[in-house]
Amino acid sequence: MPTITLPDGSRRSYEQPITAAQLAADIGPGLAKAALAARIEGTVRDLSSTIDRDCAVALITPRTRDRGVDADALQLIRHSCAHVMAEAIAKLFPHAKLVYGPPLDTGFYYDISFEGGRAISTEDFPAIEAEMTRIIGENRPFTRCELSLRDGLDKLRAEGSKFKLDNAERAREAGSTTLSWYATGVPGTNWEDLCRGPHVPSTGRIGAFKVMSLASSYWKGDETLDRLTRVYGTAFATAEELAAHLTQLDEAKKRDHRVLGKQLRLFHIDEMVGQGLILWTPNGSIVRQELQNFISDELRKQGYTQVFTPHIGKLDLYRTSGHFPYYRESQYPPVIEHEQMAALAKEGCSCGELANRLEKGEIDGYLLKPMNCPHHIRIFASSPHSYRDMPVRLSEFGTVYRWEQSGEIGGMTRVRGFTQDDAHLFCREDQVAQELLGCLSLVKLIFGTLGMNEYRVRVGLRDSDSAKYVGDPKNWGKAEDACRTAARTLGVPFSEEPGEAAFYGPKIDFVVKDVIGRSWQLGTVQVDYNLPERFDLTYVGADNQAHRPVMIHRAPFGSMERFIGCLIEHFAGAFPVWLAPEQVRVLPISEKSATYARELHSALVAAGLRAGIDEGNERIQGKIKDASEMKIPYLAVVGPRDAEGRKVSVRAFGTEANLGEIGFDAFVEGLTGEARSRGAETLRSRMGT
RNA sequence: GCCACCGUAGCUCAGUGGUAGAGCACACCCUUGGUAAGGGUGAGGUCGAGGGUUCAAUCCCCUUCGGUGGCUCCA
Repeated sequence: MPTITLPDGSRRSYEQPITAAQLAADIGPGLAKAALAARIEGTVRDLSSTIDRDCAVALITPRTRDRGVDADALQLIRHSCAHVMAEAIAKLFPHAKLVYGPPLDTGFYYDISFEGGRAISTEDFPAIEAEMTRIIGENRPFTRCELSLRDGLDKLRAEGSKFKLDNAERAREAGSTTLSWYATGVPGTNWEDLCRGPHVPSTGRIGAFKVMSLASSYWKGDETLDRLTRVYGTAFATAEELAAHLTQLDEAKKRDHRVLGKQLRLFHIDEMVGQGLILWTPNGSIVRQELQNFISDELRKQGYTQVFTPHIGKLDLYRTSGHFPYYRESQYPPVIEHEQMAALAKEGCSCGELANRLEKGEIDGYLLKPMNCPHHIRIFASSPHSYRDMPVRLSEFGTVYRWEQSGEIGGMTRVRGFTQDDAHLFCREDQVAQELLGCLSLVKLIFGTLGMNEYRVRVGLRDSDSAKYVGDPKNWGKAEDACRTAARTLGVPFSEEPGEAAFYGPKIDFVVKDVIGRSWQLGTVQVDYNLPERFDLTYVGADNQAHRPVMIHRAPFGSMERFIGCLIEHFAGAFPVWLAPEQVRVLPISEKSATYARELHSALVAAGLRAGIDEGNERIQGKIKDASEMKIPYLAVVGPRDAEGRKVSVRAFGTEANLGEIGFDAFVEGLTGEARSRGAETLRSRMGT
């Protein structure tokens, strides 16, 4: 005799157990029609679930009561659509073995093995979609059936799918006592799939869908196991929402830093130069230089000193630091001197032998530096330090090289050579907390100045099971505590993630998403008790004894490449004045105003602004269009009227109309102020708009 | 590294087993026009590279380099 509490607080009592579908019908026909599933005591269940005891129930419909999209409903639709897609593929590819098909934030996928038969290709999508449309059109019910664990496993063994059997085994390990199947239609007659559910009541309730793309994956994410084909799709409650989603993807593409990088000529990647090696073109170099100037100003204020170090160092340096050979896989191979090379060739030294002898230290060579810290450590070690000099803060825009897997490289966000806005702080143990705060405030200042507020903070800790970390567990404990404490002072939520630490110490990372939803680590602050020990670094304490400093590694941008890649997307290429490669362009209405236009242009350049002038013979509309395509923040339109009044007609990027007129000198001053203040004072505020 | 797809003019992209086309950009000419494209003419390509099949390959096959989406990895 269940009494059911609904989300509005009202209660309904029933004499008999009741299904969620019946409950919906009892509340109203509209709800019965719209309901996809029920949230029973917070758990999403099929509409066919029976309610036999007192509980709280909310019926799930595509729309929430405030007409927003219900996230659970979307998951149900997508998960159900994954089944429909799998059924369609299974029909068209009888040899396909289904593995696993979960919903995602933006859609769903199904991992499928096509081993021993024709592989799927994007050309098959129309046929798959047609079959899916047919299945959905038949509006067959999703029918759940349950078997005991034993019967279920027997059934799977009989079917002979090792993948599904493995899924079931894992369900057992997770404590399930039964296994469930969902048939699209009549069990035993229609297609069915091992699945925990829940699902929408019938295939017709999947509103609009699209098969999106193909990718490969590994069974259980393990590259030593079977390679699977992952088919991605997406589904929404309505065709309008699907269309909006696809439009949004198109829009995102236009903001993609790789697209804008070409359009705005910010950087170039050249296959003749090499994969993952960024060539900074003049426009991009301006953005980078401005950002470097910005951070350099801050570093001076915070008592950093600047150093320069070479791009390579001897292998012994990296043997001591631990970079070589433990991270050999992610480094460019060592560089060997001429004579050594000649001697080795004469001996007929094999590749394997060479690697061995490099590792053992029998042959020396140089490494393209994968990190800047060893060089900075040697600078610190090059002179004695008193506790009074600490902390020593060495900063460098240091370029490092890493051998990233070819399939991972792309755009500016994952590259093989990149410049870190790096610094290493050598401090006394009692200074660690204070220094960490300084580093974090620097990161916050940068993100704040650029208006990048959508980031998450990750405290990367050691995974105690992994052998990749160097150093004493006691030191790790201290360093991890220091990171946690510092992260708490940030005033933003953070997550602790074991296994995300650097090999020498824990870290606090700032992570942002790109336009296609991938996460990238930008700024990072890392505490390190290990490298000072490996290099036997010391300073003289008040007690006249040698003490071990603690190191902090920090890079508030992370790398210039990745940061600017993300920054391009953040601004959609429309940089604020202080960063814009071309800050203002003077557009004379016609040749009649050329002299005045040139005078204005000269004045802007003399004021230190990056100003252009368009003296082409196009009409003003065309000049505005060209300048808008380059996303230039300000346009100075000057014609006879302006020349006469010694004024400038101003147009800002992204505005429909012009901002009005302003005097010649006020315009130059206003722009200079906006650039110099990095956006704190704007020309627009000066013009009163 | 793995799987799928892609690679044609500076850019965005059509196209075909018989050695190529558009728009934009570029150059020149006309036009001197007040807030997102005035008109004309012209130049520009070893169809990513190498090999194979074929009388003939940009197109089909293989290899390779590069890109994209994922997987795996990421100090």
